[in-house]
Amino acid sequence: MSGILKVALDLPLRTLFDYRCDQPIAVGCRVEVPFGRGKKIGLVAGSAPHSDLPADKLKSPLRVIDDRPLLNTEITELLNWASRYYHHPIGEVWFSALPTRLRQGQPATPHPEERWRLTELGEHNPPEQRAKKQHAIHNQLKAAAKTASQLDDELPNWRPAMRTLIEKQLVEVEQHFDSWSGKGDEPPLTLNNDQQKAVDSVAEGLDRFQPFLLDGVTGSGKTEVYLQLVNKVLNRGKQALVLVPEIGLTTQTIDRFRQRFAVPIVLLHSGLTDLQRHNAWLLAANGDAKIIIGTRSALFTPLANGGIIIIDEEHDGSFKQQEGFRYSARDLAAVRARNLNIPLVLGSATPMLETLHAANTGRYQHLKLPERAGNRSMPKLEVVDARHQRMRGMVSASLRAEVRDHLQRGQQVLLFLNRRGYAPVQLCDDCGAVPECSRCDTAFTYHQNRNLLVCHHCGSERRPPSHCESCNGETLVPIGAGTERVEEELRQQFPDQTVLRIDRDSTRLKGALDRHLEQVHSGEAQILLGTQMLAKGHHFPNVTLVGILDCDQALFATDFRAAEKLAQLIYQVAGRCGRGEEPGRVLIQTHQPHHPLWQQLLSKNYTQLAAELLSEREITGFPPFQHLALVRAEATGPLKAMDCLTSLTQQLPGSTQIDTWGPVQAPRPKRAGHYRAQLLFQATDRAPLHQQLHRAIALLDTKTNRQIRWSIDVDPVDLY
DNA sequence: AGCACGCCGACT
DNA sequence: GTCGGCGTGCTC
Repeated sequence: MSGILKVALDLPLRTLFDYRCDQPIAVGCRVEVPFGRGKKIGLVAGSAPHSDLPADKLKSPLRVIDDRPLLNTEITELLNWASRYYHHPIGEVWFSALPTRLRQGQPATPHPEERWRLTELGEHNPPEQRAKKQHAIHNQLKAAAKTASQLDDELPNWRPAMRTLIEKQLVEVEQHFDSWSGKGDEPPLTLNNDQQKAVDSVAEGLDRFQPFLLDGVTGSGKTEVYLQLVNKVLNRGKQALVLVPEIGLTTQTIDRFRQRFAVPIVLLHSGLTDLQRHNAWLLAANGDAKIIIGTRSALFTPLANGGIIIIDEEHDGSFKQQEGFRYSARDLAAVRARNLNIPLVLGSATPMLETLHAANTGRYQHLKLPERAGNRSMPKLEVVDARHQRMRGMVSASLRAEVRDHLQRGQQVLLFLNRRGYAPVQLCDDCGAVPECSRCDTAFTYHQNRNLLVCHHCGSERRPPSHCESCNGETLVPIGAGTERVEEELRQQFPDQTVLRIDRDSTRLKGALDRHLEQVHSGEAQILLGTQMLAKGHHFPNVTLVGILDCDQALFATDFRAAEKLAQLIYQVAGRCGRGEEPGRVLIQTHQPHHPLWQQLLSKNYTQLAAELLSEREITGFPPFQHLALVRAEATGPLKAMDCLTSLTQQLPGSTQIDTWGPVQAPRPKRAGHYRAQLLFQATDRAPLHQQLHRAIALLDTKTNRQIRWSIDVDPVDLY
């Protein structure tokens, strides 16, 4: 009486593997199986009475790792759904739900972490000065007990000295658990009417699926709404799953939760060690952790008793995975909340147009928080004309004068650098004109290595002009380049002020962001120069001027989301500044002062602008009115990827329900000889789109495409 | 993906 | 004579 197990393996293959097994093993359990000439960890995904394979090919599992499923049916159903929807290999999808240690077959039990701490003897008897390493360790441990990874960061090769300290009984090893409970000593804040209404609306149906958009301007108290909802969920003995953007997981956010709730809280983000992740995941799964705060991949954490899913800053791009299994945690959260029969709360000051549309059409309930706390008003947006300023760097003379003015009044200034987007465009310094494709009315993209202007809509190419074609001006300036030098420029322009740069590079070290922020709040730094990172979650009351330096490239980006993203960014940055009495100004420096988008931004609020952008999307047939899917291809030869997609389009059947665009060459034929191309499908209904992707995969998944790396992106966020 | 097999070129 | 390049096929 032997059956067949269907096993998911962490491989880029669109199949499950059959193993013979005489004992039934539950779906979601791990097994170790022979594979090829080695062995692998597998996840049981199902069973069957028979296999389609010849009996002599079937092997049996070597061992069963879990006596109870590691992934419950709620999660395995979500994973199966995601694998189908995103057309991604099932094994990779299933394994993406597990932390590293569990992927490797480690037992599913929490494992304490070793920490080194001073003994009583050690506290009073520091090692001799000349034993430098020992002395340094002693200094480290005086503050707090440290884990191996913490010591690795601070003291290379600390182990030998540590051994000596342990022998001298100055240090001891303790077994530490990284599940901390909150303090819970902070009482809830009083809610205003809108907040109370929002809490009541969600709380009224905690036992059923209902999606909400919590649409609140920056500073309107969305976090307090989350906290009070979480409280209600905890009171019912259930868990809360809170997803935050990658860079939004700051100590401030976490502290709010810790101070409010005296329950075990776990974090799940990329900064954890494998062991910390392992423990946090298991505590969420077994129900010990009551609040789970994490980034994108935390969506797949099993919950013993899930009661609510909250997504903060739901418009943030980091909820979409941009490689491999290209899922959207925001969209999958809706699937999961529906399966769990619990509410989903999407919070943002600048909701994604897709989410707003869902709210407009009644699929999501729209909760609004229109008022800022403490009578703060939104800052005023203005445009600074950067033409004819003969800028040597990135800051125009008129913006510089404004900066000087604010600094003299003892206020702080934030200069914002939008380094995102790779749409290099040439524009005329005299009139601001940009060469456009006459057929498509979109800006040409400049391909530096071939010295060609290429239209990413229709693929036409031409030589770049030597003079401006509108005014015959002689100076054509590339925009979006050389932004790294702004810091240096500011130091030269303002030698007496402290310039603080906050971006990925300057905050790489642990705690660096917090230290930087402290410098801002203490007034130690006057000029803040930052990227995206500054647009999230922090408020700087003494900043009264925000300068936005180089957004022009977004005006000409071919990406259909460019206007939406730019608007979100500017409203987010604007929300960083100003106090009650001093509302603050936002100056947008541009070579395109008359561009319609600036006019829209200046004269409207986000809701009004979003409504206009949505009607444009409806006319142009972009999401959420039509759906997109992208086939990307990458190869070593310049034409291989392109040829592969061209032959794909020739082999695919035409359809009246699907529009096919391209293939087009990606704008930056990649460094190191990798060339990329892509093919876009657009359709009103999802069903034919999925069918077409299915056919495309069958055609791509053949040996003729061995040298080509291709991938499918359903609901792409970035088209290029 | 990861690994073995296999068939051609340039080396001690 | 062999070492090793990566094209091709397969993994239950």
